[in-house]
Amino acid sequence: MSTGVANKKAIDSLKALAEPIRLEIIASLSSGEKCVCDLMQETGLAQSRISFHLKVLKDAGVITDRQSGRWVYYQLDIRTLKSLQNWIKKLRKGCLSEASSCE
Amino acid sequence: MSTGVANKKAIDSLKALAEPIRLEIIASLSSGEKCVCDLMQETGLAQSRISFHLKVLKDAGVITDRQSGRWVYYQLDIRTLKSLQNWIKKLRKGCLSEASSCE
DNA sequence: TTGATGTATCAATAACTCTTGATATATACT
DNA sequence: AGTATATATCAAGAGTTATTGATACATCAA
Repeated sequence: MSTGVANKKAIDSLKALAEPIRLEIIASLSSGEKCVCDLMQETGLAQSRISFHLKVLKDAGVITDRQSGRWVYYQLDIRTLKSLQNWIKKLRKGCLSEASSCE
Repeated sequence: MSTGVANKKAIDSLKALAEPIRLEIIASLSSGEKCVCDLMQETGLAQSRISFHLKVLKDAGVITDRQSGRWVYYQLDIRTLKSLQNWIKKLRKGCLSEASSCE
């Protein structure tokens, strides 16, 4: 398939989002940057569990991190969400099939 | 979370799409309705394997089916893709967080 | 330097998802 | 009726992902 690379990236993002805890994290981050401690407070989940899911999200390119002292702040990567949105739009319009003539 | 139900549906769709074979099926269906036999031909995969993935997609509401004689034809449910696209847009704009003031 | 705090990582296990080959069901053809 | 074809479902096993508790590492404060 010609869109192989794009599809692979899309699958990574989709997989990352398709999990309740990660989605809760994402929804929380959608109102702004948070440290792990904030997310622990909000969710009541164990630290290692949150760090695990943050890693999945980060590896998928859905969030980015920045360290400040002892804290690590995470935030959404809007660009990734934007391209995922666009990818779904293309899918919906038949632009991901073998011989599509979109754009 | 107020968007609980919407999130649950979104997770189902995301999970369904986040798998290479299912994505291949979806991409194929994006150019029109297909029966299981068509998909077997195109992908070269075993029948039970394709039926398994079609079931996941159908349960998630991403595709619909219609029987005609011995054949079952599957097609994309555009509405689901459209609402997924919209859901991602909201996520991106911070409209899924606890106290968002979108729309 | 010592102790506390915030985060990451690891090993073991639990939970889940996918694949395979077999069998079941339904429809159609002769 | 009997046979063939299209699809679904199932049970067992393989593979993957998540959870847990423990430990490691880095930064800061005293």
